[in-house]
Amino acid sequence: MGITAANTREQTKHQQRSDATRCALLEAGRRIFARDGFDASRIEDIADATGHTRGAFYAHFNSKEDLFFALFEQDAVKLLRELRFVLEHSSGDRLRALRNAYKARASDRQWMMLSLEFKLFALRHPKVHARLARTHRRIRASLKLDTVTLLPELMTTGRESRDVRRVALEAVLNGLVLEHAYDPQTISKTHAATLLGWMFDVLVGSNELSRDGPLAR
Amino acid sequence: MGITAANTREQTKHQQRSDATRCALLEAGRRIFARDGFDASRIEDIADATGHTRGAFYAHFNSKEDLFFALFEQDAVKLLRELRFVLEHSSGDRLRALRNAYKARASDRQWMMLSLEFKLFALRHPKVHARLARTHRRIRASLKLDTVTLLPELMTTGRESRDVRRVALEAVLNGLVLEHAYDPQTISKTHAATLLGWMFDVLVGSNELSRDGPLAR
Amino acid sequence: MGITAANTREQTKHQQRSDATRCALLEAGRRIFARDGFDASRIEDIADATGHTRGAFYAHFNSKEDLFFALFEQDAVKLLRELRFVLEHSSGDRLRALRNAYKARASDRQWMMLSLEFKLFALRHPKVHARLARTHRRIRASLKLDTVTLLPELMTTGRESRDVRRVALEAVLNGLVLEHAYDPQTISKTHAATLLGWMFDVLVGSNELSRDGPLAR
Amino acid sequence: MGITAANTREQTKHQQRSDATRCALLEAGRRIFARDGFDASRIEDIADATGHTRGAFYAHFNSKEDLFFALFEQDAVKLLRELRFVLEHSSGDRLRALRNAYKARASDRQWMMLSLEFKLFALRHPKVHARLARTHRRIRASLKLDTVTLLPELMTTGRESRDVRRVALEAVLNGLVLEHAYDPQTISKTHAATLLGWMFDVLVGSNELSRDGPLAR
DNA sequence: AATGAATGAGGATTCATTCAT
DNA sequence: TATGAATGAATCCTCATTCAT
Repeated sequence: MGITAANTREQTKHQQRSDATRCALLEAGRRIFARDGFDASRIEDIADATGHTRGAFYAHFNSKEDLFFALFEQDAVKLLRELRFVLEHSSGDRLRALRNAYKARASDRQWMMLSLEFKLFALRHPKVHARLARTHRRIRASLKLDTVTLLPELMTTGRESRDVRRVALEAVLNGLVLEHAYDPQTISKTHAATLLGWMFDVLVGSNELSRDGPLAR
Repeated sequence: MGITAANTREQTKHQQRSDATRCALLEAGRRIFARDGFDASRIEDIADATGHTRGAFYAHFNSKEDLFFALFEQDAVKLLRELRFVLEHSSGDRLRALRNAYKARASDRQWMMLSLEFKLFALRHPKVHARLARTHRRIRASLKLDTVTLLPELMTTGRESRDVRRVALEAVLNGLVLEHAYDPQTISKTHAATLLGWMFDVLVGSNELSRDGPLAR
Repeated sequence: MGITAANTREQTKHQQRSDATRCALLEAGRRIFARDGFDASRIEDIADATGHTRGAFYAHFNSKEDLFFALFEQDAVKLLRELRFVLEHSSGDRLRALRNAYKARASDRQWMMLSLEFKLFALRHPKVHARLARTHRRIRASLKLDTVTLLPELMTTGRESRDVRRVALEAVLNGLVLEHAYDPQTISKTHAATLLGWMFDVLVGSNELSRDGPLAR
Repeated sequence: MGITAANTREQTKHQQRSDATRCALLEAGRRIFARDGFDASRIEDIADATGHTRGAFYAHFNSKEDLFFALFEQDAVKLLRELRFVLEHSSGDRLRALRNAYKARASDRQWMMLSLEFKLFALRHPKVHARLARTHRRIRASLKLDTVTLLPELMTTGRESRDVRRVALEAVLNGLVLEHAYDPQTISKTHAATLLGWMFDVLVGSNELSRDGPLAR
């Protein structure tokens, strides 16, 4: 028993150190990937950023891609978890809470750069594409993220329309945040947030994907 | 003189052949860069696509970046020229012509991927950033692309607001086209075009960048 | 005293467990080295095969080479012990017993692959060469393996000739077993055994290393 | 036409340089592979031995394996060509010519080490095994190396028996040359040659693969 | 202008070995 | 004795670029 306890404690210490390293690598990977892009990111930079060597990296991840995918999953989980939280814990006007959460995302440039890298990578590696899509679906399912339950006020339109709007919001967010990063003088953070608010209204507020568009009403 | 004439003719032939090669390289470069991204693109692939060897590439361009920048300039010129053309030659409703031209751009995935690469590259190479911006400005100036002249109907708002809207349109276009490329099942080409129409209306039609947004009117 | 006894018993248990681990590592090492060759063998594979980690390996051996040498010694001892046993316990025709033992060795592919690895390693690492040779000599001596005593019927030729024949038998065995492994369709196990019988007759039966060879008689 | 001639000459110069480099790499590869074994051989050593860089290596071969296979083919062709030559050009006793050629091969330690490496590699990489076997068969066929034509005096036994003898000769050669390399003091080059002569007689001279063996006659 | 051989810096990955526990 | 995280040297291979022709 003493041995067991000792072993447990030992393992725990190992485990702790290991987990810390792994997290540090994920964090560093996120930063470096966002900064340099997947291709230009060097394992050594990531390892260095954690104060470890390349060997430590390979003790935790099989390859550069492996870390990349781990980040994808981490981010997808985090985003959806936050979304769920917002929808469940907003007292009162949930649509407004959602709108604010959406606008707030304009601030997370790192997240956007990574998200862009994920899409580009998927686009350029068809096999990976399917895998990432599967991951995404799995996470959505596991979090029971489902408009029916969470946002009955949007149930006036069909599922397809809702999906289009959701994805379009994502797209517009990506575009604007990238543009802000590229040309912050023309598109300030305030501009970006304001514009995102408009887009939200257009995409969530309008009821039909008609040719006439929201302004026609 | 006969000799001179012959030389001239020969040089002209040379020149033509050379120009053809250069154009082919540009064309191939556009395709490969759009397909693989700047980092993953290999000079050899580009040269191969033209039926030449890497040597030919270096006879026309100093480096991979050099070709990249040449493409940037080419694209910028082409885009602005087309824009100018639309504005100058549309009989009747010029705003609608502009709107249609904007929506039409949703079809050019290659262009979008390249444009994305340019932005990412600029973002990650500050020195290049300034250079590209300068190029852009120079071209705008040389084409006298200027709202005052071309679209007086938009002159009701300030320059800043106009610039924001213009760049936001670009951003939204980028975002939606990428999303369509990434997930064509959810965002069809038709969806993308429709959404772009809405965005155009929101961004060009509304008069103020107010917190209330277009729907508040 | 009770404590001492307990310690002793514990140590014994330790010892036993330890010995078991060491043996397991030797056994696994033999298999992996024979399968993959020295260079391509990975400590981790060897450790894994015993159900332990690399750490356990280094608790018992100082290095990959160390295990390799231990195997060499183990094999040399075993081979010579068996040889001695055959010679001492065969009632009647000892030459025929020897011949059969020789032919039987054709079946042990693992042993042959290892033996090949030992030779190659020695050939390529001169310092090791001497060490292995010394080991071999030491074992021969300790086992008092000596033709004078064991096989007086072969004493009609000189020592040198006897050594040549012994080593040549080894060589031919190696060659044929490897060839059987490489191309079992052409050289079946039966073929190999038959051929080894011939070789034995040629090498042990003939009395002189003359230019004329065995067939000249 | 002038241009064509110039091009041809140019290409020839390129070609010549290229061929020289390729040959040098093959030669160096042969030496290094024989000396260090496939696994322990470093591309850099091979390149260095030719006075070129690693890059040059990869301009001529796709990988370490690629060079290895090229050497295999080269050697197989060379050996079989020589064999054919011996059989076709020996005036008088062709069996004796063959016997001498066989004994002579004892001198080529490099060749033997390489041949050993080929077999080991094939043994350890089943996919490669098939490929090498195919190569071998192809070469034999292309050289019309066929006992019926070349050595009618051996036609008294069946094909299977002839194949066994041929391969066994190879095996015994390998074994003895390796043993000589490993322990030249016990097995001198003279010993090796003498023993090979015996083996040749046993394997080529005897008519049946009977249990009794050659000495029984 | 174009070829294609060669360079050489660089980066991913592997793995024997060490060390704290 | 055994674990397993971490090291870091080694090595394969790629590819932008140069250079003789």
